[in-house]
Amino acid sequence: MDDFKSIGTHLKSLLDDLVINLHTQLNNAGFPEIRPSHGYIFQYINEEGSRITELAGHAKITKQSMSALVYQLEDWGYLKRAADSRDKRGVLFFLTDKGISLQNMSRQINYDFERQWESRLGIANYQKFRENLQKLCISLK
Amino acid sequence: MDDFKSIGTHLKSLLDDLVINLHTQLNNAGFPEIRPSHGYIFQYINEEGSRITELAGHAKITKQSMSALVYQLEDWGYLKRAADSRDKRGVLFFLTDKGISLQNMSRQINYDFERQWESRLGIANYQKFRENLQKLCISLK
DNA sequence: AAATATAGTAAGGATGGCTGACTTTACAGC
DNA sequence: GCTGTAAAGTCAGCCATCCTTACTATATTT
Repeated sequence: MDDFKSIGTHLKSLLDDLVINLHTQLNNAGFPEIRPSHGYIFQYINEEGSRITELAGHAKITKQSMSALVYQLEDWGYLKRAADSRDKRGVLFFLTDKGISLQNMSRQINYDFERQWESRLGIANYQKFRENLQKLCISLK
Repeated sequence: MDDFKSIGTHLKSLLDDLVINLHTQLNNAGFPEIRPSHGYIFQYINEEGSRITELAGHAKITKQSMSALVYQLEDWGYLKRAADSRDKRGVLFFLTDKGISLQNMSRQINYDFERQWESRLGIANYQKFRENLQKLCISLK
């Protein structure tokens, strides 16, 4: 019945489920201002400090767009900035304690959600699915 | 090295590759005005005619958003409208010949792109991946 | 006949992207 | 040391895609 659906539709459907679950739970947990696009930052930010350009590159969006997202998170207390001692042009951003706890909570929420998928496919099958997905992404680099 | 990446990142990466490929090729083939969100319509439209509300429901966007997309495709000659004889409130939309040929081209482009993924994973493995993906979507309904 | 539901439109706002032009700083070659 | 180029960010302004709220017109149910 759903056979006519394309792979694109399936991928989008799965991704949407994940994202909606995450942000519904974050909202309920008292983080209503965090939106999907802020996820780029929590995904890619580095303990040694990350710069706008670097984050934008990973997220594949412009520096300007990334800049706006980062400044919001800074305003809300999830990030703090520091001058880059080796390059006066750059600004380094770090997660605050609040940022780290949000990052951990997000990971836990997604981890728990994946366990639901796992129980649908069975552990071995889900493992296989994960591996195949990862292979497709890596080889596409 | 990419191990830290979450499943969400992987899904998004794969989906982006597919969508970028499709729209790059459509662009080159002389359909520059078609954007990713128009895909909803080509994906879900019915031979017997589809209505705004019905399409919006499948795409999980509002009637207003779908309305705007449908009117664009109508302006560009991909869709034609007809009154619904059984319900004067409704409007039925159909693909024109131009719309059908775009739909066919899109399917072919995505089909060809999937063959690249298939050759990366091997046919049996890719088949398995496809099945698992589909299972996850169906059971989520 | 009245109440309610449904199809679609209208207006306006939030979000998430983009481009182009700009400043400041870094670096490489002469 | 100059000079030219590149790189990090910012600012301004644009567009697309979604949303909410409110509305009209038609159907349906009671």
